[in-house]
Amino acid sequence: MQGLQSGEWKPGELIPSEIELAGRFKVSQGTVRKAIDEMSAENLVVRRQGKGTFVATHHEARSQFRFLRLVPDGGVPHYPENKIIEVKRLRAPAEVARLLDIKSGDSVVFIRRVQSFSGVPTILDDLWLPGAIFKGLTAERLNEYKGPMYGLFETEFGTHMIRASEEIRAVCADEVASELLHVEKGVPLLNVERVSFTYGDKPVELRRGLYLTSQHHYRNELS
Amino acid sequence: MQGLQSGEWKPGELIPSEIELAGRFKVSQGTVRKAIDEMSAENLVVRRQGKGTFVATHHEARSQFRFLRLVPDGGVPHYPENKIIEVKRLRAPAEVARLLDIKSGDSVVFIRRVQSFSGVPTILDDLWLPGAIFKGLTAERLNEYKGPMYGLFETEFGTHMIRASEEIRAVCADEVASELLHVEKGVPLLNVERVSFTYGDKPVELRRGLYLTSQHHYRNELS
DNA sequence: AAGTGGTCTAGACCACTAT
DNA sequence: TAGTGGTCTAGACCACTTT
Repeated sequence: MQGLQSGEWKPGELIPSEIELAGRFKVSQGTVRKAIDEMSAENLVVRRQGKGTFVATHHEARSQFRFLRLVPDGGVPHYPENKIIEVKRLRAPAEVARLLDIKSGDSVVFIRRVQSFSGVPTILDDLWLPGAIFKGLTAERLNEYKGPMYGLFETEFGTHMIRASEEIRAVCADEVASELLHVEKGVPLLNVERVSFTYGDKPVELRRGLYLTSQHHYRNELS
Repeated sequence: MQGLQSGEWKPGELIPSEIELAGRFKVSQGTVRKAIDEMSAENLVVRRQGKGTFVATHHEARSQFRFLRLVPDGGVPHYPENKIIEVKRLRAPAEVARLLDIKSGDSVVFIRRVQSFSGVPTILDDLWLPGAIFKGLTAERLNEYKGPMYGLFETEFGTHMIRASEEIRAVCADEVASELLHVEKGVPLLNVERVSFTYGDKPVELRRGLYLTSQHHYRNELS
């Protein structure tokens, strides 16, 4: 039943009504409803009463903070400014290839960027993306684009992230981090290694973030 | 509909069947099913086909790792050994009182403990618990008890944790941490501040953990 | 065999959105 | 007013567990 997802309709698109899907698959409306409810719980789809059901997209206010967990101490979450430091092509090292499920030596796009809150550099991200999917990704396009990178990935490269797995450690700022985040070497930072997945649980992004947590924290709800 | 939770039946207990609840509340079985499905999604209740629906408890294998996110690098999660360092009563400082939603100066139980994986001290926890709820909690009872602390809290004090909110930062090991975790002063540690809630979103535990992440990491699934 | 949750049906009525 | 999702009904059959 869920096999129809991811391919048939694009993010943001309206999918057929429950009644129509029920007819198409020869099941009752209740069964369609249950299937859609499950997809909605997984954030694959968004329901709007009176309007219809839409394929989830990263171009929505409610999606903005789904993958950004760093919030200011005692303040309201807001989106950081973005500065691209470097974009280049390289051959995937063994570890990167393993996590992205590609072959060692395959082309990958490497991106380094710094994100700032109210002008204060706070996040240093290194990203590795499979070159085969992200053809033609340049620093210019990344700089032009406003808002979360996942919006660009979705619109320009047809790759919608549906989930991610993170490993968090505490580390000391190295040379690079100290320079880009304007802190002393040795300052403790959150090291967040993320692998993001698109439809079919296919890994399509490896990201290693260094978060400065003197005025922000990583928020997590356990339930 | 969900108002019947938390009070009428104890953790681990079997609740009435869907059909009986449907009769009791004059609704259809489908409506009861939906309500129970929602409670099941919130981990308030566990469904077992052919047996019935049970109030969730921390005395289950599947609950063990719900609130323990630190896992060994490249290994299988397992439960750490527990060593109680200190248990004492004190008057709640303003900040603790605020987070626990009690009055400043009210009695709280303070616990300090170290958790080790395969003999390696890895987690230093400081806990603050409302004295009014955790009467008679002693180091002996904590040391006798095997398994997750939340199991003891549930059985001995009738307090079942249903969710928690964590704030994570990177810090340097201070004097106390370096001594108890057997690391040098200044080593980077994960600082995890947790507030746990019981039924009715009532805060009942404040916990500040320092995690050594040289051989473990905090795992988080974003979805 | 009896009782449980798991899935599904075919229909009803309501709340919301558009035209 | 018509179409959408949101909620509910009353019943069916299945898979699993216990006696």
